[in-house]
Amino acid sequence: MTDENNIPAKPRRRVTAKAVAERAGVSRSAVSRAFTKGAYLDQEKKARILEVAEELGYRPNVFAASLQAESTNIVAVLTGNMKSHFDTELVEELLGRLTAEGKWPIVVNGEKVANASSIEGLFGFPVDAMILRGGSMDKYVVESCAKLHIPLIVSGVTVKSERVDSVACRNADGTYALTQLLLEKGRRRFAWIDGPTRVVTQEAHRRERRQGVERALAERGLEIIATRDSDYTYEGGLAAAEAILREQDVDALLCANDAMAAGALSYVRENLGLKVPEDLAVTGFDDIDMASWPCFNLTTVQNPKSEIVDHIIRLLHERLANPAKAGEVVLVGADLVPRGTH
Amino acid sequence: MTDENNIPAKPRRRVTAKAVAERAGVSRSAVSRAFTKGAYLDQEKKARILEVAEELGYRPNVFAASLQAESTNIVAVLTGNMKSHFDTELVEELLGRLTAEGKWPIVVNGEKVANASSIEGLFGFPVDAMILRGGSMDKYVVESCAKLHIPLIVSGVTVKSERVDSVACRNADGTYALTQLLLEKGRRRFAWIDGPTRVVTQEAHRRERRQGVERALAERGLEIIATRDSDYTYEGGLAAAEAILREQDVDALLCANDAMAAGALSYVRENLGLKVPEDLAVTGFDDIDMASWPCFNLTTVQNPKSEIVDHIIRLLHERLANPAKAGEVVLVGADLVPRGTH
DNA sequence: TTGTAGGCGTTATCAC
DNA sequence: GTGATAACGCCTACAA
Repeated sequence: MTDENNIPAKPRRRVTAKAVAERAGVSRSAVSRAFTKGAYLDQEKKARILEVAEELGYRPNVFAASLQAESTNIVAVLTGNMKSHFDTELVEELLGRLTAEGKWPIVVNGEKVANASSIEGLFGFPVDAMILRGGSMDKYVVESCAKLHIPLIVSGVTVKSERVDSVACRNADGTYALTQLLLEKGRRRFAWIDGPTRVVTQEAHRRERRQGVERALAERGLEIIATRDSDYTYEGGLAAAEAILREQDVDALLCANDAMAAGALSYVRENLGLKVPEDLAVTGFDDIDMASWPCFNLTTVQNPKSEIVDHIIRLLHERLANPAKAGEVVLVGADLVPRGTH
Repeated sequence: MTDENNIPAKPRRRVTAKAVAERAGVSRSAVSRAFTKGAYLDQEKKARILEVAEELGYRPNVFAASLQAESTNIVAVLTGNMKSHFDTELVEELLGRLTAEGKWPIVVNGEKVANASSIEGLFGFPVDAMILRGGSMDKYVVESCAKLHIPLIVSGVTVKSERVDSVACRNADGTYALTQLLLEKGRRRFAWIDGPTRVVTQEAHRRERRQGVERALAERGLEIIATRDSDYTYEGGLAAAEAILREQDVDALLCANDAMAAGALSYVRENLGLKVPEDLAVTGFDDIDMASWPCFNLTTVQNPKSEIVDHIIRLLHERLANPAKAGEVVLVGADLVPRGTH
């Protein structure tokens, strides 16, 4: 049994510059300079320091260093529930981009965010900015960020606040165009499968998609003849389609997102044996990867993920360069993606 | 134009305890105590301090505080390429759990991780631990963590290293059982759609799945009659299925993961007009959400996501409690999920 | 080129 | 209860 095994079970502290300095027989400043590009330091001494650092396993502690820096390169990312694949895909792309930009994302995810106390701790971090995927907690986060002067960028919903930037897509325009397309194809009996109406903070976003449909229908003197709330999931879409089609005869089933449309499609084809689009049109929203798969080949509206991420990154840079600038609201287009289900 | 607009475009520094102390007419220590549970402090004074803190937007800076703490509650999470939905689902659940456990995950994501320099910076953070989703960079990360005494937990591949914990599923057992099932159903002509063979670090994981098939076949004096490498994506699976079926007559098309199986399924049904499972069996691996959707109803093998995450969290706690303990290798079962495609 | 002496924002310790 | 004071680990003038 060696001494190694008798080390107390306490977390070993990080190796510090002081330890390296002592081992290498130099001053702590010298160690610091060895890791500072362009600092004056004898080449030979530098080499020795780096060698000792490698041997001991030393890296400058960025937390300590950040105390005197004005930026930490850390960005907090608050994801929503991630119930939809679109959110997942968007967050994934966003995280990749942030990494590529040299930012370190701290991700706060899932239902637990709804619990204010958990997110509260996040404000102890000296983050450069926060990026919020619209969903729960919006109001609280917006207010807290304002109070703490933390730059905030929101996506998925638009926020009109002093210095908050936001990016969202023109939901209503998308569903309006979609509905027009269906009307041209002769559809007249429209049903709408909605997102969860209880989530108050997503209210605007949800309502917009529905309103686009209603506006297009109203222009022809029509209206939605059946609606069900659901939860943005495949299973939810399937159940909602069943509920609607049990009671109503419709020829167009519009869904507030793609996952629900996939579920509805599945129900219509496999359980009812109906043909799409011959007997019934089924459409989604977002244009997630899956929508283009041959088995779905879903007619939908594109929620331009990459474009949104681009804007978020751009807004982040601009906001960091000029924290005092006015809040910007970016609306991106929601283009029609006509495929095979309309 | 007010003074507000003339604020220089410099990032406003965080409000400090000193500022609060001055404003409230107390010492810095008092401010610190106001935020320390169970510290001696006059109730009235505390109330005043908290009020001023709220007004000024002050929160104790956890980076500064962490200098004297032995733990930061920050955990680095290195995700792989996230090309497969399974990875996405697993990481999502993991992040949620970490948040719930009071840990703050810094996520390093995507292809950029393959670039060593980007990950290098991560080691400047005084993280409590690193969690690595098997994939690129394994070796480098394992070595660096060992050198820096950073607890490391790997999932997806098993690592036999001094103090590294790892969790993986019994890939070979899963595909072995699956192949047996197919053999019982009378299948004899097996094809295998593999993951990317170029990714050396995933070699073990990939090989295991294939070996399970080979072993079961060998017991009947059979072998795989056709193979294609692909990339774990739907499109990749579709293309590989096409390539294989153009040249070979097979009655069982086994895929290294579910997404590829979905693609293969799509090709077989829609392009060839074959019936599954009557004409041909198609199977996957992982049992992602999608696999159970009626339109796929995929026979597959369960990669027990939640169980894996449970183990990761457990190993994290145990490792933090006892950093010196020996590395643990956890293997979880890969149960058969017989559905409708075999 | 080098070492010493601050200061970054916090908490813990110590006298009062 | 309270306020100085000393760490925590780092970087950077400043003086040598």
